[in-house]
Amino acid sequence: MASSDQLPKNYDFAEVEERWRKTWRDEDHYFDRNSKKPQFVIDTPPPYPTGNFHIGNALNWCYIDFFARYKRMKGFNVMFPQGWDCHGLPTEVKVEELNHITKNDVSREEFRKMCRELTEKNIAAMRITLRKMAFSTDWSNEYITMTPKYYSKTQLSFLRMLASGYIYQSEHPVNYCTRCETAIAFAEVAYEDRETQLNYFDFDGVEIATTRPELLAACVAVAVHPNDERYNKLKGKSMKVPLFGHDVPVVQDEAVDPKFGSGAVMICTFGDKQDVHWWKQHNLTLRKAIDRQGKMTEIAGKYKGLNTTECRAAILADMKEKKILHKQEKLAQRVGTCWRCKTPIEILSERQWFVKIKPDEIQKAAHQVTWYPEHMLLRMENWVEQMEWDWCISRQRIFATPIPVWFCKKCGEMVVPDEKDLPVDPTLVKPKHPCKKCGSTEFAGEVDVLDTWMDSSISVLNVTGWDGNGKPPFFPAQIRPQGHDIIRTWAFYTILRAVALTGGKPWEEILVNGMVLGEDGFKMSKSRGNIIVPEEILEKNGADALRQWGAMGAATGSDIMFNWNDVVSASRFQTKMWNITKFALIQLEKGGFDKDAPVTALADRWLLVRLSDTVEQVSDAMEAYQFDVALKAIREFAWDALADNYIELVKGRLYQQDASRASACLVLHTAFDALCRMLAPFTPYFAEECYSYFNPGQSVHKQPWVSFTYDDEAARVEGNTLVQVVAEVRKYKHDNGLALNAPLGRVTIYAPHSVNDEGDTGRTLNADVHWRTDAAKLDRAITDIDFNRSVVGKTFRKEGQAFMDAVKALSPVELEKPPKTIRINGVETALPENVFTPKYSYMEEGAKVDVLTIGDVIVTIAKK
RNA sequence: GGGCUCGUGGUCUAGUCGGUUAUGACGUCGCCCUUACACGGCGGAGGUCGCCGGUUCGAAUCCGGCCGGGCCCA
Repeated sequence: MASSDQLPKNYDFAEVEERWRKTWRDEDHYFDRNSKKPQFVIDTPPPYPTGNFHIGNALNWCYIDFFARYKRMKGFNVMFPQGWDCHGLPTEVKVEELNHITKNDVSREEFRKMCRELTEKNIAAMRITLRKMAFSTDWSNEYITMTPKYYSKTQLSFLRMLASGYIYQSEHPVNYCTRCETAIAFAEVAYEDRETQLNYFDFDGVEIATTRPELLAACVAVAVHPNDERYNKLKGKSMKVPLFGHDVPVVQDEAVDPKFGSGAVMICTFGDKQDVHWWKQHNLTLRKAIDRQGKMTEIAGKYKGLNTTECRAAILADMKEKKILHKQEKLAQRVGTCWRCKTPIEILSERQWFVKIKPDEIQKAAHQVTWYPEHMLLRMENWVEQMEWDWCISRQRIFATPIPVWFCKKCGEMVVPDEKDLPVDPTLVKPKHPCKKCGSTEFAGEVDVLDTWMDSSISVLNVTGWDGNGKPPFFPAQIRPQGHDIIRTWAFYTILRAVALTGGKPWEEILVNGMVLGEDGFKMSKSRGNIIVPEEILEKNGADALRQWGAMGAATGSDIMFNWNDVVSASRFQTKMWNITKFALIQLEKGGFDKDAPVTALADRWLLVRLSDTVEQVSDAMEAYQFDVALKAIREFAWDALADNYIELVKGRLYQQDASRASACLVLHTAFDALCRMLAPFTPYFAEECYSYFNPGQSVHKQPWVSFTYDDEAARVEGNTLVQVVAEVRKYKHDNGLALNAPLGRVTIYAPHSVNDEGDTGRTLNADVHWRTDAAKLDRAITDIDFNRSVVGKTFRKEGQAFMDAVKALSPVELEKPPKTIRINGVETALPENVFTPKYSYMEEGAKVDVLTIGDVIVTIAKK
């Protein structure tokens, strides 16, 4: 044990946190592949290396670290890996911005190198924040998706799914961002409300309303509702497209809304998802009017080369001139945009790569996973249910995992590399063998690259040791922690890939965390100026306070509003615990403690009961990932039970030297030790610091989780009485204008049980206290009656009020000794036991005393 | 438009398979520097538990409707 004068007066989180950060060793958190302990593998989210670890990440990582540390203390072999999901457009854009170039100004390889360098720099910055936050990361299991080691696995997974038929290429309409010049998946489409114009114009004698006149060149049919009698004459006919002159068929489809516009719509390839639907349904031709850059194509005739906005204006102008534009009205619409750059997406038909979506398979695996909170499973179900298209995984970008495929220039045969040669970039190297079909050695490497979700959706396979052959050794992982914003992407794709590649669910449990909102209750955003960065909190209050906010801010799974109050109260709790530490150390260093000392005094037994309850509550809450419940129980025990009640009761006893002191010392140490251990997952620096003073050279993080139990029902009941008596007498002093330490005269406590308080009550109240079990010799008068309404209600139902009136009508003697039956509304009825308690006022003969009643305990106070 | 979720003192929050006086934090007011702590202690004020209706002896809690916020999806 350290000496109390080594403890600084104030807890200096900055000094303490930095000191322990330097002391702790990474190896302590390494997953042991040869361990016999049960495994607990976490499929940590790999953040995008923006350079800033934001507060939403911080919350999620707090949760992860709470249970990672807890599970280690519970004896699990924990893997808490750290991944980095590097590829993708944001980095490409940043590189272009920082270097004042566009991706076409340098070679693909040069551009990739710039992206890699920026990413490395960003990762380095974010690692520092992770360390400051005291996350018990397993750095031996760090993975970086842009490294050959990782993306060769991505490529291997591609080849495996290609071989098993999950992956195919085809020409199919896809969501396309013409600014980013790449296809994107539905999960990357964000919808925005915009106002547009609905244009009514004459279409070969029929009025048609459209929001996208620029697609006239791509018109392939006119659709009407089959029951729409207005258009009976058109059935089976074809019509001439205005301005362009090509003929298109008239088709009938139930999905046409006769009330919208004129009830006749033009089908273009493609204005929206509905067009794709109709196009397939009615087997229509394909007219590509927009190219990858968003410019009008050849078939747009004189409009060729214009962008869509220019084309729209030109066509509307021409329609006006030809007097075929009838009217224009405003229309609110929801338009799909690129999640990254907010450019409205186009639907283009392109040769792309797809992953087959098999909804039943995914639903089945999703249901085998335990979801916290449960209702988040619904989001997955809903998303899977409405999937219509397969997952488009090819992207026309640069900084991403290459698609490891070549095509024979002579016969078009697809050639894939040997698995042992992975990773490959087919744009840089050639296949090692000639074409099997035609023997040619001329190949074109696939220039498309993979969606970054193809990288991150195998995170769990990567950490569990997947090598391409069935189930990995540590698969499935025990838990996936993630936000609800990426259920439809990361969770969905991961389940899909795990099932496709291993046949099984990826994890046993999924813990979904909420989003962090700003102090104003809105999503944090630059424009609102409500962004809080973790560094700011680390600077002002330290990592432990930030972590406590993460635990206490809201129930696990619900959105959490950032709140400085919670951070402040977290710091205060640390101050309180610091002083408890100091007090305990001062007391225990006087003579140590005897672990076999008999625990005798009521207060001591009571605290151990409270501790036992707390340990049970906290353990249960940790098992259920209810960190708010757990930390709240810890704080309540420390602050309320230990500091405000127990220590106040026993400090007098601790100041003196007699036999009963040993009991208090043992209890103080037991409680303190348990508190350190229970706090260890939440406030690792603080818990370590406090623990170290009592156990120099030992780490609280290497201790087992608390398993303390103490069963003493009498101590619970009598101890609660004791605490209440003290509280009531304090209030009495307060009400009578006395200082809390003001001396009182004789205080007699008439309690139903004999109490051995070792003099604690007297010293605490500064009074001559006597506990007695005999009846107080007081004249008492009944002033009121307390009813146990839960019993009254259950027993008497509608007669409840009548019963209570009947009881009130009883004589004082009957109230003291209740009869067996009572007359209610003229009916003699059984009187249940303990259904009411008389409230008394007491007068003591002769002596002037004040009387307090606390339940069945009577306290008489003689003023000094 | 559909699905999910939430609405509790000034602010944030617990409780939500019905039951005596609705939890805690921050703020606020009063008293107290008692040998761990004034970054503290003790005490107080402050709530029609979003609104309306229903079920029940009894509703923050269950049911229905409405209003409002958030998220996801059309």
